[in-house]
Amino acid sequence: MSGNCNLRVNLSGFWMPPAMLAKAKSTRVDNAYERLKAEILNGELPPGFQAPEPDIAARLGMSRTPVREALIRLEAEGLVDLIPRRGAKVLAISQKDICEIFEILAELEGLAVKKAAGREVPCFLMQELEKLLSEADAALLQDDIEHWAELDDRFHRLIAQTCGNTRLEAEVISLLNQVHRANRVLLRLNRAPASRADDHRKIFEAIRAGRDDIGSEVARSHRLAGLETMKRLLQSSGLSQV
Amino acid sequence: MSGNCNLRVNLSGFWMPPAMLAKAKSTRVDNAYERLKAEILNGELPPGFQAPEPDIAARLGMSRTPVREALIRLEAEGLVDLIPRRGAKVLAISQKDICEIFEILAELEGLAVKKAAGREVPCFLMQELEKLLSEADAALLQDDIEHWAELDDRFHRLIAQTCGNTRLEAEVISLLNQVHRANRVLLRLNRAPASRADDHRKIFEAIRAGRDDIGSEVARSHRLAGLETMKRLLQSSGLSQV
DNA sequence: TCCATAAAATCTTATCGATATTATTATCAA
DNA sequence: TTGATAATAATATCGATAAGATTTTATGGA
Repeated sequence: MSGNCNLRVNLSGFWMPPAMLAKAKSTRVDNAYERLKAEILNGELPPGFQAPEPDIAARLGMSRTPVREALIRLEAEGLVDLIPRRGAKVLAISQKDICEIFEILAELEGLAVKKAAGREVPCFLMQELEKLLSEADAALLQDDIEHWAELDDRFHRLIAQTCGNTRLEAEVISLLNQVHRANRVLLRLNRAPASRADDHRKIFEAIRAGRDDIGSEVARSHRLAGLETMKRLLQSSGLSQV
Repeated sequence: MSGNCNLRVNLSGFWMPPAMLAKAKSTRVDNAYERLKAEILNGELPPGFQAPEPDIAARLGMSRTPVREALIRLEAEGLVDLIPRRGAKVLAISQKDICEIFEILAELEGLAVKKAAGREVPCFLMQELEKLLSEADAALLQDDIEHWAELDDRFHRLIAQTCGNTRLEAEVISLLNQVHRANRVLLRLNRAPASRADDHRKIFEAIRAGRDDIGSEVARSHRLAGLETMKRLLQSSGLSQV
Protein backbone atom coordinates (compact mmCIF):
# COMPACT_ATOMS: atom_id res chain seq x y z
CA MET A 1 0.00 0.00 0.00
CA SER A 2 2.60 2.52 -0.95
CA GLY A 3 0.40 4.83 -2.99
CA ASN A 4 -2.46 5.49 -0.64
CA CYS A 5 -5.11 6.92 -2.93
CA ASN A 6 -7.45 7.54 -0.05
CA LEU A 7 -5.15 10.01 1.58
CA ARG A 8 -7.10 13.24 1.51
CA VAL A 9 -5.37 16.53 1.49
CA ASN A 10 -7.25 19.30 3.23
CA LEU A 11 -7.10 21.88 0.49
CA SER A 12 -9.47 24.31 2.16
CA GLY A 13 -6.72 25.24 4.56
CA PHE A 14 -9.04 25.16 7.54
CA TRP A 15 -8.98 22.73 10.35
CA MET A 16 -11.09 19.60 10.08
CA PRO A 17 -11.52 16.86 12.61
CA PRO A 18 -9.47 13.78 11.70
CA ALA A 19 -12.61 11.66 11.67
CA MET A 20 -14.05 13.88 8.98
CA LEU A 21 -10.95 13.61 6.85
CA ALA A 22 -10.83 9.86 7.29
CA LYS A 23 -14.47 9.33 6.56
CA ALA A 24 -14.79 11.81 3.75
CA LYS A 25 -15.18 9.78 0.63
CA SER A 26 -13.11 11.09 -2.15
CA THR A 27 -15.32 11.47 -5.16
CA ARG A 28 -14.06 13.33 -8.16
CA VAL A 29 -16.80 15.93 -7.80
CA ASP A 30 -15.74 16.70 -4.24
CA ASN A 31 -12.14 16.72 -5.30
CA ALA A 32 -12.76 19.13 -8.14
CA TYR A 33 -14.92 21.30 -5.90
CA GLU A 34 -12.32 21.53 -3.15
CA ARG A 35 -9.42 22.15 -5.49
CA LEU A 36 -11.18 24.81 -7.55
CA LYS A 37 -12.51 26.54 -4.44
CA ALA A 38 -9.08 26.57 -2.83
CA GLU A 39 -7.49 27.91 -5.99
CA ILE A 40 -10.07 30.65 -6.28
CA LEU A 41 -9.75 31.68 -2.64
CA ASN A 42 -5.98 31.77 -2.64
CA GLY A 43 -5.82 33.61 -5.92
CA GLU A 44 -4.23 30.96 -8.12
CA LEU A 45 -7.34 31.34 -10.23
CA PRO A 46 -7.72 35.12 -10.21
CA PRO A 47 -10.96 37.02 -10.71
CA GLY A 48 -11.72 37.24 -14.38
CA PHE A 49 -9.99 33.95 -15.12
CA GLN A 50 -12.06 32.14 -17.67
CA ALA A 51 -11.74 28.75 -19.30
CA PRO A 52 -13.85 26.23 -21.16
CA GLU A 53 -14.93 23.16 -19.25
CA PRO A 54 -12.70 20.73 -21.17
CA ASP A 55 -9.61 22.75 -20.26
CA ILE A 56 -10.49 22.73 -16.57
CA ALA A 57 -11.28 19.04 -16.71
CA ALA A 58 -7.98 18.28 -18.39
CA ARG A 59 -6.10 20.32 -15.81
CA LEU A 60 -7.78 18.39 -13.02
CA GLY A 61 -7.23 15.09 -14.80
CA MET A 62 -10.84 14.01 -15.01
CA SER A 63 -13.73 14.07 -17.42
CA ARG A 64 -16.08 17.02 -17.80
CA THR A 65 -18.99 15.61 -15.83
CA PRO A 66 -17.61 15.91 -12.30
CA VAL A 67 -16.01 19.26 -13.11
CA ARG A 68 -19.31 20.55 -14.33
CA GLU A 69 -21.08 19.48 -11.16
CA ALA A 70 -18.42 21.12 -9.04
CA LEU A 71 -18.77 24.32 -11.07
CA ILE A 72 -22.53 24.34 -10.50
CA ARG A 73 -21.93 24.21 -6.78
CA LEU A 74 -19.36 26.98 -6.97
CA GLU A 75 -21.78 29.07 -8.99
CA ALA A 76 -24.45 28.61 -6.31
CA GLU A 77 -21.93 29.89 -3.77
CA GLY A 78 -21.24 33.01 -5.79
CA LEU A 79 -17.65 32.21 -6.65
CA VAL A 80 -17.90 31.54 -10.38
CA ASP A 81 -20.16 32.43 -13.24
CA LEU A 82 -21.08 29.80 -15.81
CA ILE A 83 -21.48 31.65 -19.06
CA PRO A 84 -23.25 29.65 -21.75
CA ARG A 85 -20.83 28.70 -24.49
CA ARG A 86 -18.11 30.79 -22.94
CA GLY A 87 -16.98 28.60 -20.10
CA ALA A 88 -16.59 29.20 -16.40
CA LYS A 89 -15.39 32.55 -15.13
CA VAL A 90 -14.05 33.38 -11.72
CA LEU A 91 -16.15 36.27 -10.44
CA ALA A 92 -14.59 39.63 -9.84
CA ILE A 93 -15.84 41.79 -6.99
CA SER A 94 -16.90 45.37 -7.62
CA GLN A 95 -17.49 48.12 -5.11
CA LYS A 96 -21.20 47.47 -5.38
CA ASP A 97 -20.65 43.82 -4.55
CA ILE A 98 -18.58 44.73 -1.53
CA CYS A 99 -21.28 47.12 -0.32
CA GLU A 100 -23.99 44.52 -0.73
CA ILE A 101 -22.02 41.79 0.97
CA PHE A 102 -20.72 43.88 3.86
CA GLU A 103 -24.18 45.25 4.57
CA ILE A 104 -25.55 41.74 4.87
CA LEU A 105 -22.54 40.60 6.86
CA ALA A 106 -23.02 43.45 9.33
CA GLU A 107 -26.47 42.12 10.18
CA LEU A 108 -25.62 38.44 10.12
CA GLU A 109 -22.41 38.74 12.10
CA GLY A 110 -24.27 40.90 14.59
CA LEU A 111 -26.88 38.18 14.94
CA ALA A 112 -24.22 35.49 15.18
CA VAL A 113 -22.51 37.24 18.07
CA LYS A 114 -25.85 37.85 19.76
CA LYS A 115 -26.68 34.14 19.55
CA ALA A 116 -23.20 33.15 20.67
CA ALA A 117 -23.41 35.41 23.71
CA GLY A 118 -26.77 33.92 24.58
CA ARG A 119 -25.63 30.34 24.76
CA GLU A 120 -22.94 28.05 26.09
CA VAL A 121 -20.21 28.17 23.45
CA PRO A 122 -18.07 25.00 23.44
CA CYS A 123 -14.91 25.54 25.41
CA PHE A 124 -12.49 24.63 22.64
CA LEU A 125 -14.01 27.29 20.39
CA MET A 126 -13.50 29.97 23.02
CA GLN A 127 -9.92 28.85 23.50
CA GLU A 128 -9.31 28.92 19.78
CA LEU A 129 -10.77 32.43 19.58
CA GLU A 130 -8.53 33.62 22.36
CA LYS A 131 -5.51 32.09 20.70
CA LEU A 132 -6.34 33.89 17.47
CA LEU A 133 -6.59 37.16 19.37
CA SER A 134 -3.18 36.87 20.96
CA GLU A 135 -1.57 35.67 17.74
CA ALA A 136 -3.08 38.66 15.95
CA ASP A 137 -1.61 40.99 18.58
CA ALA A 138 1.76 39.37 18.07
CA ALA A 139 1.51 39.67 14.31
CA LEU A 140 0.73 43.36 14.61
CA LEU A 141 3.72 43.94 16.87
CA GLN A 142 5.90 42.39 14.19
CA ASP A 143 4.21 44.38 11.44
CA ASP A 144 3.28 41.11 9.77
CA ILE A 145 0.15 42.37 8.04
CA GLU A 146 -0.12 39.32 5.86
CA HIS A 147 -0.34 37.04 8.84
CA TRP A 148 -2.60 39.46 10.68
CA ALA A 149 -5.05 39.40 7.76
CA GLU A 150 -5.09 35.63 7.83
CA LEU A 151 -5.86 35.64 11.56
CA ASP A 152 -8.49 38.34 11.14
CA ASP A 153 -10.25 36.22 8.57
CA ARG A 154 -10.10 33.12 10.71
CA PHE A 155 -11.51 35.03 13.68
CA HIS A 156 -14.57 36.05 11.69
CA ARG A 157 -15.11 32.51 10.47
CA LEU A 158 -14.76 31.09 13.93
CA ILE A 159 -17.25 33.60 15.33
CA ALA A 160 -19.76 32.32 12.80
CA GLN A 161 -19.14 28.83 14.13
CA THR A 162 -19.96 29.82 17.69
CA CYS A 163 -23.50 30.99 17.02
CA GLY A 164 -25.19 27.57 17.01
CA ASN A 165 -27.34 28.39 13.98
CA THR A 166 -26.01 26.20 11.19
CA ARG A 167 -27.64 28.14 8.38
CA LEU A 168 -26.38 31.43 9.74
CA GLU A 169 -22.92 29.96 10.02
CA ALA A 170 -22.97 28.66 6.45
CA GLU A 171 -24.26 31.91 5.04
CA VAL A 172 -21.68 34.05 6.83
CA ILE A 173 -18.88 31.79 5.68
CA SER A 174 -20.18 31.85 2.12
CA LEU A 175 -20.20 35.66 2.15
CA LEU A 176 -16.72 35.77 3.66
CA ASN A 177 -15.54 33.51 0.85
CA GLN A 178 -16.97 35.84 -1.74
CA VAL A 179 -14.99 38.81 -0.43
CA HIS A 180 -11.96 36.81 0.65
CA ARG A 181 -9.73 37.71 -2.22
CA ALA A 182 -10.84 41.31 -2.41
CA ASN A 183 -9.96 41.61 1.27
CA ARG A 184 -6.50 40.21 0.74
CA VAL A 185 -5.67 42.27 -2.29
CA LEU A 186 -6.81 45.52 -0.74
CA LEU A 187 -5.07 44.87 2.57
CA ARG A 188 -1.87 44.15 0.71
CA LEU A 189 -2.16 47.54 -0.92
CA ASN A 190 -2.94 49.16 2.38
CA ARG A 191 -0.14 47.61 4.41
CA ALA A 192 -2.13 48.31 7.58
CA PRO A 193 -4.88 46.57 9.52
CA ALA A 194 -8.27 47.33 8.10
CA SER A 195 -10.02 47.63 11.43
CA ARG A 196 -9.56 48.49 15.04
CA ALA A 197 -7.96 45.46 16.57
CA ASP A 198 -9.68 45.81 19.92
CA ASP A 199 -13.09 45.30 18.27
CA HIS A 200 -12.28 41.63 18.07
CA ARG A 201 -11.33 41.55 21.72
CA LYS A 202 -14.56 43.36 22.62
CA ILE A 203 -16.61 40.85 20.68
CA PHE A 204 -14.83 37.98 22.36
CA GLU A 205 -15.34 39.44 25.82
CA ALA A 206 -19.00 40.16 25.11
CA ILE A 207 -19.59 36.55 24.10
CA ARG A 208 -17.79 35.29 27.19
CA ALA A 209 -19.74 37.64 29.45
CA GLY A 210 -23.04 36.84 27.77
CA ARG A 211 -23.54 40.49 26.79
CA ASP A 212 -25.43 39.88 23.57
CA ASP A 213 -26.42 43.55 23.23
CA ILE A 214 -22.87 44.88 23.31
CA GLY A 215 -21.46 42.05 21.25
CA SER A 216 -23.89 42.30 18.40
CA GLU A 217 -23.53 46.06 18.22
CA VAL A 218 -19.74 45.92 18.14
CA ALA A 219 -19.82 43.21 15.49
CA ARG A 220 -22.19 45.21 13.34
CA SER A 221 -20.29 48.48 13.56
CA HIS A 222 -17.01 46.63 13.12
CA ARG A 223 -18.19 45.30 9.79
CA LEU A 224 -19.63 48.65 8.70
CA ALA A 225 -16.34 50.33 9.57
CA GLY A 226 -14.63 47.67 7.50
CA LEU A 227 -16.87 48.59 4.61
CA GLU A 228 -15.76 52.22 4.80
CA THR A 229 -12.13 51.13 4.83
CA MET A 230 -12.72 48.95 1.80
CA LYS A 231 -14.41 51.78 -0.07
CA ARG A 232 -11.53 54.09 0.71
CA LEU A 233 -8.97 51.53 -0.41
CA LEU A 234 -10.86 50.94 -3.64
CA GLN A 235 -10.97 54.66 -4.33
CA SER A 236 -7.32 55.26 -3.57
CA SER A 237 -6.15 52.23 -5.49
CA GLY A 238 -8.22 53.19 -8.50
CA LEU A 239 -9.34 49.61 -8.97
CA SER A 240 -12.89 49.14 -10.14
CA GLN A 241 -12.81 45.42 -9.54
CA VAL A 242 -10.79 43.04 -7.44
CA MET B 1 -23.64 42.15 -20.22
CA SER B 2 -22.26 39.61 -17.83
CA GLY B 3 -23.64 36.14 -18.13
CA ASN B 4 -26.10 36.07 -15.30
CA CYS B 5 -28.83 35.03 -17.67
CA ASN B 6 -29.22 31.82 -15.76
CA LEU B 7 -30.25 33.65 -12.62
CA ARG B 8 -33.88 34.26 -13.32
CA VAL B 9 -36.27 36.13 -11.12
CA ASN B 10 -39.95 35.47 -11.53
CA LEU B 11 -41.35 38.97 -11.24
CA SER B 12 -44.97 37.96 -11.25
CA GLY B 13 -44.86 36.29 -7.89
CA PHE B 14 -43.18 32.98 -7.47
CA TRP B 15 -45.39 30.26 -8.78
CA MET B 16 -46.02 29.57 -12.43
CA PRO B 17 -47.54 26.54 -14.06
CA PRO B 18 -44.83 24.14 -15.15
CA ALA B 19 -46.04 24.23 -18.72
CA MET B 20 -45.47 27.94 -18.87
CA LEU B 21 -41.99 27.62 -17.44
CA ALA B 22 -41.26 24.73 -19.74
CA LYS B 23 -41.78 26.97 -22.71
CA ALA B 24 -39.78 29.83 -21.28
CA LYS B 25 -36.70 27.69 -20.57
CA SER B 26 -34.55 26.48 -23.33
CA THR B 27 -32.36 23.92 -21.64
CA ARG B 28 -33.45 20.70 -19.99
CA VAL B 29 -31.54 21.56 -16.84
CA ASP B 30 -33.53 24.76 -16.41
CA ASN B 31 -36.70 22.92 -17.23
CA ALA B 32 -36.05 20.22 -14.67
CA TYR B 33 -35.02 22.83 -12.10
CA GLU B 34 -38.14 24.94 -12.51
CA ARG B 35 -40.51 22.00 -12.56
CA LEU B 36 -39.02 20.30 -9.53
CA LYS B 37 -38.86 23.55 -7.60
CA ALA B 38 -42.48 24.37 -8.38
CA GLU B 39 -43.59 20.88 -7.41
CA ILE B 40 -41.70 21.06 -4.14
CA LEU B 41 -43.06 24.50 -3.25
CA ASN B 42 -46.67 23.68 -4.04
CA GLY B 43 -46.48 20.37 -2.22
CA GLU B 44 -46.89 17.98 -5.13
CA LEU B 45 -43.56 16.59 -4.03
CA PRO B 46 -44.09 16.57 -0.26
CA PRO B 47 -41.36 16.76 2.38
CA GLY B 48 -39.83 13.35 2.82
CA PHE B 49 -40.54 12.34 -0.76
CA GLN B 50 -37.58 10.39 -1.99
CA ALA B 51 -36.72 8.83 -5.34
CA PRO B 52 -33.69 7.58 -7.25
CA GLU B 53 -32.40 9.77 -10.03
CA PRO B 54 -33.48 7.47 -12.85
CA ASP B 55 -37.10 7.60 -11.64
CA ILE B 56 -37.13 11.37 -11.52
CA ALA B 57 -35.49 11.53 -14.92
CA ALA B 58 -38.05 9.17 -16.38
CA ARG B 59 -40.88 11.20 -14.90
CA LEU B 60 -39.48 14.38 -16.44
CA GLY B 61 -38.83 12.63 -19.73
CA MET B 62 -35.13 13.27 -19.96
CA SER B 63 -31.83 11.58 -19.17
CA ARG B 64 -30.23 11.64 -15.76
CA THR B 65 -27.59 14.25 -16.50
CA PRO B 66 -29.77 17.39 -16.60
CA VAL B 67 -31.89 16.12 -13.69
CA ARG B 68 -28.79 15.62 -11.63
CA GLU B 69 -27.59 19.14 -12.35
CA ALA B 70 -30.96 20.56 -11.40
CA LEU B 71 -30.93 18.57 -8.17
CA ILE B 72 -27.51 19.95 -7.29
CA ARG B 73 -28.89 23.47 -7.63
CA LEU B 74 -31.92 22.60 -5.53
CA GLU B 75 -29.66 21.11 -2.91
CA ALA B 76 -27.64 24.32 -2.78
CA GLU B 77 -30.89 26.21 -2.18
CA GLY B 78 -31.80 23.99 0.73
CA LEU B 79 -34.83 22.38 -0.85
CA VAL B 80 -33.61 18.82 -1.38
CA ASP B 81 -31.01 16.50 0.06
CA LEU B 82 -28.94 14.32 -2.22
CA ILE B 83 -28.23 11.16 -0.28
CA PRO B 84 -25.49 9.03 -1.80
CA ARG B 85 -26.92 5.78 -3.18
CA ARG B 86 -30.33 6.65 -1.83
CA GLY B 87 -31.53 9.23 -4.28
CA ALA B 88 -32.91 12.72 -3.83
CA LYS B 89 -35.10 13.58 -0.86
CA VAL B 90 -37.35 16.59 -0.43
CA LEU B 91 -36.32 18.21 2.83
CA ALA B 92 -38.69 18.34 5.76
CA ILE B 93 -38.65 21.32 8.08
CA SER B 94 -38.29 20.84 11.82
CA GLN B 95 -38.92 23.33 14.58
CA LYS B 96 -35.19 23.91 14.81
CA ASP B 97 -35.09 24.72 11.10
CA ILE B 98 -37.94 27.18 11.47
CA CYS B 99 -36.20 28.87 14.38
CA GLU B 100 -32.94 29.16 12.47
CA ILE B 101 -34.57 30.49 9.34
CA PHE B 102 -36.93 32.93 11.03
CA GLU B 103 -34.11 34.35 13.13
CA ILE B 104 -32.10 35.07 10.02
CA LEU B 105 -35.15 36.38 8.18
CA ALA B 106 -35.89 38.81 11.01
CA GLU B 107 -32.50 40.44 10.48
CA LEU B 108 -32.47 40.30 6.70
CA GLU B 109 -36.04 41.52 6.22
CA GLY B 110 -35.32 44.28 8.71
CA LEU B 111 -32.31 45.28 6.64
CA ALA B 112 -34.29 45.02 3.41
CA VAL B 113 -36.94 47.41 4.69
CA LYS B 114 -34.29 49.77 6.00
CA LYS B 115 -32.64 49.88 2.58
CA ALA B 116 -35.97 50.23 0.79
CA ALA B 117 -36.95 53.15 2.99
CA GLY B 118 -33.64 54.79 2.29
CA ARG B 119 -33.94 54.84 -1.46
CA GLU B 120 -36.27 55.60 -4.33
CA VAL B 121 -38.30 52.43 -4.79
CA PRO B 122 -39.64 52.03 -8.35
CA CYS B 123 -43.20 53.23 -8.56
CA PHE B 124 -44.66 50.01 -9.93
CA LEU B 125 -43.32 48.07 -6.96
CA MET B 126 -45.00 50.45 -4.51
CA GLN B 127 -48.24 50.15 -6.41
CA GLU B 128 -48.00 46.38 -6.40
CA LEU B 129 -47.34 46.41 -2.65
CA GLU B 130 -50.36 48.59 -2.05
CA LYS B 131 -52.50 46.32 -4.19
CA LEU B 132 -51.41 43.32 -2.18
CA LEU B 133 -52.32 45.12 1.03
CA SER B 134 -55.86 45.91 -0.04
CA GLU B 135 -56.39 42.46 -1.51
CA ALA B 136 -55.22 40.96 1.77
CA ASP B 137 -57.71 43.11 3.66
CA ALA B 138 -60.45 41.91 1.36
CA ALA B 139 -59.43 38.29 1.77
CA LEU B 140 -59.57 38.63 5.54
CA LEU B 141 -63.04 40.15 5.41
CA GLN B 142 -64.18 37.11 3.48
CA ASP B 143 -62.37 34.75 5.84
CA ASP B 144 -60.40 33.43 2.88
CA ILE B 145 -57.33 32.39 4.84
CA GLU B 146 -55.89 30.43 1.97
CA HIS B 147 -55.85 33.47 -0.26
CA TRP B 148 -54.66 35.68 2.56
CA ALA B 149 -51.68 33.38 3.12
CA GLU B 150 -50.82 33.57 -0.57
CA LEU B 151 -50.93 37.38 -0.48
CA ASP B 152 -48.95 37.49 2.76
CA ASP B 153 -46.22 35.43 1.14
CA ARG B 154 -46.15 37.59 -1.95
CA PHE B 155 -45.91 40.74 0.16
CA HIS B 156 -42.79 39.45 1.88
CA ARG B 157 -41.21 38.48 -1.43
CA LEU B 158 -42.01 41.84 -2.96
CA ILE B 159 -40.50 43.67 0.01
CA ALA B 160 -37.28 41.80 -0.62
CA GLN B 161 -37.37 43.07 -4.19
CA THR B 162 -37.62 46.69 -3.12
CA CYS B 163 -34.37 46.79 -1.18
CA GLY B 164 -32.00 47.27 -4.12
CA ASN B 165 -29.46 44.76 -2.80
CA THR B 166 -29.63 41.82 -5.17
CA ARG B 167 -27.88 39.38 -2.86
CA LEU B 168 -30.10 40.33 0.05
CA GLU B 169 -33.13 39.86 -2.17
CA ALA B 170 -31.99 36.45 -3.36
CA GLU B 171 -31.16 35.26 0.12
CA VAL B 172 -34.49 36.37 1.60
CA ILE B 173 -36.39 34.66 -1.21
CA SER B 174 -34.36 31.50 -0.78
CA LEU B 175 -35.20 31.42 2.93
CA LEU B 176 -38.87 32.09 2.23
CA ASN B 177 -38.84 29.17 -0.19
CA GLN B 178 -37.42 26.88 2.47
CA VAL B 179 -40.24 27.62 4.91
CA HIS B 180 -42.93 28.02 2.28
CA ARG B 181 -44.60 24.63 2.69
CA ALA B 182 -44.29 24.69 6.45
CA ASN B 183 -46.02 28.07 6.45
CA ARG B 184 -48.86 26.81 4.32
CA VAL B 185 -49.42 23.59 6.21
CA LEU B 186 -49.43 25.26 9.59
CA LEU B 187 -51.69 28.11 8.51
CA ARG B 188 -54.13 25.62 7.12
CA LEU B 189 -54.25 24.00 10.53
CA ASN B 190 -54.61 27.33 12.21
CA ARG B 191 -57.37 28.77 10.05
CA ALA B 192 -56.35 32.26 11.11
CA PRO B 193 -53.80 34.82 10.01
CA ALA B 194 -50.44 34.18 11.53
CA SER B 195 -49.59 37.80 12.17
CA ARG B 196 -51.02 41.20 12.82
CA ALA B 197 -52.23 42.45 9.50
CA ASP B 198 -51.41 46.07 10.13
CA ASP B 199 -47.72 45.26 10.44
CA HIS B 200 -47.61 44.99 6.68
CA ARG B 201 -49.32 48.34 6.32
CA LYS B 202 -46.88 49.88 8.78
CA ILE B 203 -43.93 48.50 6.83
CA PHE B 204 -45.35 49.84 3.60
CA GLU B 205 -45.97 53.28 5.08
CA ALA B 206 -42.51 53.39 6.62
CA ILE B 207 -40.92 52.65 3.25
CA ARG B 208 -43.03 55.30 1.56
CA ALA B 209 -42.21 57.85 4.24
CA GLY B 210 -38.53 56.98 4.24
CA ARG B 211 -38.64 56.02 7.92
CA ASP B 212 -35.99 53.32 7.81
CA ASP B 213 -35.77 53.09 11.60
CA ILE B 214 -39.47 52.34 12.11
CA GLY B 215 -39.73 50.10 9.08
CA SER B 216 -36.83 47.86 9.94
CA GLU B 217 -37.95 47.49 13.52
CA VAL B 218 -41.51 46.57 12.53
CA ALA B 219 -40.24 44.09 9.95
CA ARG B 220 -37.95 42.47 12.47
CA SER B 221 -40.53 42.15 15.24
CA HIS B 222 -43.14 41.05 12.71
CA ARG B 223 -40.98 38.12 11.75
CA LEU B 224 -40.10 37.26 15.34
CA ALA B 225 -43.81 37.32 16.24
CA GLY B 226 -44.37 35.00 13.29
CA LEU B 227 -41.78 32.66 14.73
CA GLU B 228 -43.69 32.49 18.02
CA THR B 229 -46.90 31.73 16.16
CA MET B 230 -45.19 28.97 14.23
CA LYS B 231 -43.75 27.45 17.37
CA ARG B 232 -47.19 27.48 18.98
CA LEU B 233 -48.79 25.89 15.94
CA LEU B 234 -46.14 23.20 15.85
CA GLN B 235 -46.71 22.42 19.51
CA SER B 236 -50.49 22.33 19.25
CA SER B 237 -50.48 20.30 16.07
CA GLY B 238 -48.08 17.79 17.55
CA LEU B 239 -46.09 17.70 14.31
CA SER B 240 -42.37 17.36 14.68
CA GLN B 241 -41.75 18.04 11.02
CA VAL B 242 -43.60 19.73 8.22
C1' DT C 1 -10.52 47.91 -53.22
C1' DC C 2 -14.05 47.91 -49.63
C1' DC C 3 -18.17 46.67 -47.33
C1' DA C 4 -22.22 43.86 -46.46
C1' DT C 5 -24.08 39.55 -46.40
C1' DA C 6 -24.27 34.55 -46.77
C1' DA C 7 -22.25 30.21 -46.16
C1' DA C 8 -19.09 27.26 -43.92
C1' DA C 9 -16.05 25.92 -40.41
C1' DT C 10 -15.18 25.77 -35.70
C1' DC C 11 -15.80 25.65 -31.01
C1' DT C 12 -18.27 24.71 -26.78
C1' DT C 13 -21.79 23.14 -24.43
C1' DA C 14 -25.95 20.18 -23.50
C1' DT C 15 -27.34 15.76 -23.40
C1' DC C 16 -27.24 10.94 -23.90
C1' DG C 17 -26.31 5.92 -23.17
C1' DA C 18 -22.99 2.87 -21.34
C1' DT C 19 -19.71 1.22 -17.94
C1' DA C 20 -17.11 1.04 -13.53
C1' DT C 21 -17.55 1.57 -8.83
C1' DT C 22 -19.33 0.95 -4.51
C1' DA C 23 -22.90 0.81 -0.77
C1' DT C 24 -26.52 -1.96 0.62
C1' DT C 25 -29.10 -6.09 0.96
C1' DA C 26 -29.66 -10.94 0.70
C1' DT C 27 -27.87 -15.46 1.27
C1' DC C 28 -25.78 -19.05 3.53
C1' DA C 29 -22.68 -21.73 6.31
C1' DA C 30 -20.71 -22.20 11.01
C1' DT D 1 -26.86 -15.26 15.80
C1' DT D 2 -22.95 -14.01 13.27
C1' DG D 3 -19.72 -13.26 9.76
C1' DA D 4 -18.41 -13.86 5.17
C1' DT D 5 -19.70 -13.62 0.54
C1' DA D 6 -22.57 -12.99 -3.40
C1' DA D 7 -26.19 -10.34 -5.62
C1' DT D 8 -28.27 -6.11 -6.33
C1' DA D 9 -29.06 -1.40 -6.95
C1' DA D 10 -27.82 3.16 -7.56
C1' DT D 11 -24.49 6.29 -8.38
C1' DA D 12 -20.21 8.37 -10.28
C1' DT D 13 -17.94 8.87 -14.27
C1' DC D 14 -16.82 8.45 -18.97
C1' DG D 15 -16.70 9.17 -24.04
C1' DA D 16 -19.52 10.25 -27.86
C1' DT D 17 -22.82 12.96 -30.33
C1' DA D 18 -26.12 16.64 -31.33
C1' DA D 19 -27.31 21.30 -31.07
C1' DG D 20 -26.31 25.89 -31.34
C1' DA D 21 -23.60 29.99 -31.18
C1' DT D 22 -19.58 32.41 -32.84
C1' DT D 23 -16.06 33.27 -35.95
C1' DT D 24 -14.11 32.87 -40.30
C1' DT D 25 -14.29 32.69 -45.02
C1' DA D 26 -16.35 33.31 -49.34
C1' DT D 27 -19.06 36.06 -52.47
C1' DG D 28 -21.09 39.75 -54.93
C1' DG D 29 -22.11 44.54 -55.60
C1' DA D 30 -20.66 49.53 -55.08
